[in-house]
Amino acid sequence: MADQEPRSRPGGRSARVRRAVLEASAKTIRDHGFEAFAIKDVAAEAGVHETSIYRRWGTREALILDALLDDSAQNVPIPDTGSLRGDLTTLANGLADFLDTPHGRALSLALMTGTGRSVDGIRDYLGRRLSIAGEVVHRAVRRGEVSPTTDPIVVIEALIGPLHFRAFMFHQKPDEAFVDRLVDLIITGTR
Amino acid sequence: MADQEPRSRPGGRSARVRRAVLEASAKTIRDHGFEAFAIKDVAAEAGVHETSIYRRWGTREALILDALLDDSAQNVPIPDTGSLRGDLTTLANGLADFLDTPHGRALSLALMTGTGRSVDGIRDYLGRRLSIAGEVVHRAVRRGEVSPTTDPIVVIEALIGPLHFRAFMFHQKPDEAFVDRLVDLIITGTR
DNA sequence: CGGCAGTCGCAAGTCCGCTGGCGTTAGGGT
DNA sequence: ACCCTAACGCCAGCGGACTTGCGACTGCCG
Repeated sequence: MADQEPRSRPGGRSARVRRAVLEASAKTIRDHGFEAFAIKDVAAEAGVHETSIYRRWGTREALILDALLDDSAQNVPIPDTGSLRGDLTTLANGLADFLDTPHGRALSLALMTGTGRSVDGIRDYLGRRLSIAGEVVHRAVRRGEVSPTTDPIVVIEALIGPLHFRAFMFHQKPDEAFVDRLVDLIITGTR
Repeated sequence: MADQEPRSRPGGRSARVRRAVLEASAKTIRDHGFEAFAIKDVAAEAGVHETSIYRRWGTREALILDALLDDSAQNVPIPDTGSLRGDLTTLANGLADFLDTPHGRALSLALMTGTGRSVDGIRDYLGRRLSIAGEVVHRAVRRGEVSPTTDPIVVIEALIGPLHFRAFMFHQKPDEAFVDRLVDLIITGTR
């Protein structure tokens, strides 16, 4: 998510501006949260003029999304505890923790409210992450732990969908009891 | 969600203004969508001054939420097909359809992004709807269709969570195949 | 090493969400 | 029928997102 310039100047001023703005954005989100994210602050922090930001990203929303994706491109630790229950529980608790951070909330919210061209990038990004997470189901199938007809994507979505629902609709972190019951339901369901 | 004034003038000018604004809001959302929702348009449509809207509702977001809740307070048909599979499938497809409409999307989005005092109202509203939907699980327990230890809320959230996830993260309506697989997983999981 | 295109800085301006002050009106209680 | 006050109309203004036009700069390419 970092460095694909359209064509002409791969290492020039553009790239420097882009990095400065992206890092200033991430810093701003971390420090002042997500609602208070103002373009002028980011511009000042990055030592770049406001106009340049608008020309490159167009909207506030697009910048936030790009900054968040750029900032969390390379951290999807896939658990391998030896059992599907362990893997799913670890995955779920990790996600619950993530959604409880300002950064996590902001990212998911930006993904959900994203419109326009960014949607394609979103779909790709999420599709990849889901496939990667589906690996734990594939392993369980190989171990003979679950039925071979099990659809990994459905299992993963059945797990993380309700977690998002809780986190956003009720504005509260899903507790461990809920995670356990949910994992129970899913595990039983895959046999 | 319609008519409780704080105290003093239950049927007076206030009530008329409230109704006019709420209906103008609903109309605006239906006609011009949700992103283009501008207070000044609503004010003009309702024949009311902009300031009055801000004084009563405070923020654009609060008005949207109130208008949507007001507009969909009385339509939660709970299926009773005789089997848990039938009930859950009907429920899921109904929700998928709802989330595919501008109104449905807007409502869920408003619920998720809602902040401040409105959150309490949100929690109540959703809690009620979930309990009501949980009724289909209770019936299944009474029929001996599923284990008596089944938690209705978890089942309902396991169903509607992934549907929201698909609808918002991938910006696409969950197809029937997905619904069927999801219901399969949940039903198997409750035995 | 000089030209040319792509970006950036800068200034001015629009639009909309939102606020505050002040005078006016309409409804309910007596 | 009268008064009292909550709610409304109106105006003026602030801040931030977003736009546009223009001149200056930077770096790749011949």
